[in-house]
Amino acid sequence: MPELPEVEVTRRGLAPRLQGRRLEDWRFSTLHLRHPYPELDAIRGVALQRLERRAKYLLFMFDNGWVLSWHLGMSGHFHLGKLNDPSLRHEHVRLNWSGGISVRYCDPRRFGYLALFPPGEWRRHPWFAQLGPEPLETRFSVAYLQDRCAARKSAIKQVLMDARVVVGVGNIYACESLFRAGIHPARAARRIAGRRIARLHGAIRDVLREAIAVGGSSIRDFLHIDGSSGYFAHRFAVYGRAGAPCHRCGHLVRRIVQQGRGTFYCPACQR
DNA sequence: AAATGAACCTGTTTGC
DNA sequence: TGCAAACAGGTTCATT
Repeated sequence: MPELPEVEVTRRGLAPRLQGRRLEDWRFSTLHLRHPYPELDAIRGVALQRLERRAKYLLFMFDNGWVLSWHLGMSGHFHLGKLNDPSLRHEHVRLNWSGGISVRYCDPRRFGYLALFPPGEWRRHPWFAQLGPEPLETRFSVAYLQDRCAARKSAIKQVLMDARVVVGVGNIYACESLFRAGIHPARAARRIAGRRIARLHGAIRDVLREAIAVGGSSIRDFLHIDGSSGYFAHRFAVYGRAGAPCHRCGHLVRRIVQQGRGTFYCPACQR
């Protein structure tokens, strides 16, 4: 489910517990995820050097250069536990690490997927080769976003959710960013003034940073790596609030469908 | 090229 | 109350 903040919070939670530990063993469920389970023999007994993130993918970087990429799909989440803890509901992968630590991957909808890449190869895979800049890095600049928007006549929300433009912005944070910037989600990207794109750029970064800061907001499926709920008191301004009054102006938040996804916005604040 | 719809899954919420 | 439809954070593929 996770959008960038939830994946980043997962990374920050797992990294200090796993870095330096060796992957000793693993178990896969009999049910497949989105793609077949990879062969992991190349990293058996190898220590985890770093846990990184690119877009909504977690990247387990091992000492021998091999990289395990992991996408959480719509409903994936990790639990940390001990070696012989009983299986959790919808547990599909278990990784056992040196020191008796066990990482369980649970995913009711099974849209998640993992893959193992030899040294240097992950960036060339189609999943990664076309990805745009990270929204919180400097390559994602105001000028860059203005440039990409000027070239697109499609709705701005669609452009924000296009991973070739910028990664990590999913349905929730696209809606929230557009609300903060006062931009109607269906407005043609190329018909938004440069000043307003600049405001949107700031809104995207602020919304994502705040969500990371509160621990990754999420609707219902995301769980913290220690098993406690990741559903924070973080309140969305518009997402999921159709029919409720806008906190800013009191008009009723509206829901429309774009590209088959629900879009929430305030018809008075967003133009 | 770009816009739509369907597909992959299960669980929860909504509406009759 | 029960049941069925709608809906859910993502990505990819096929069809207009």
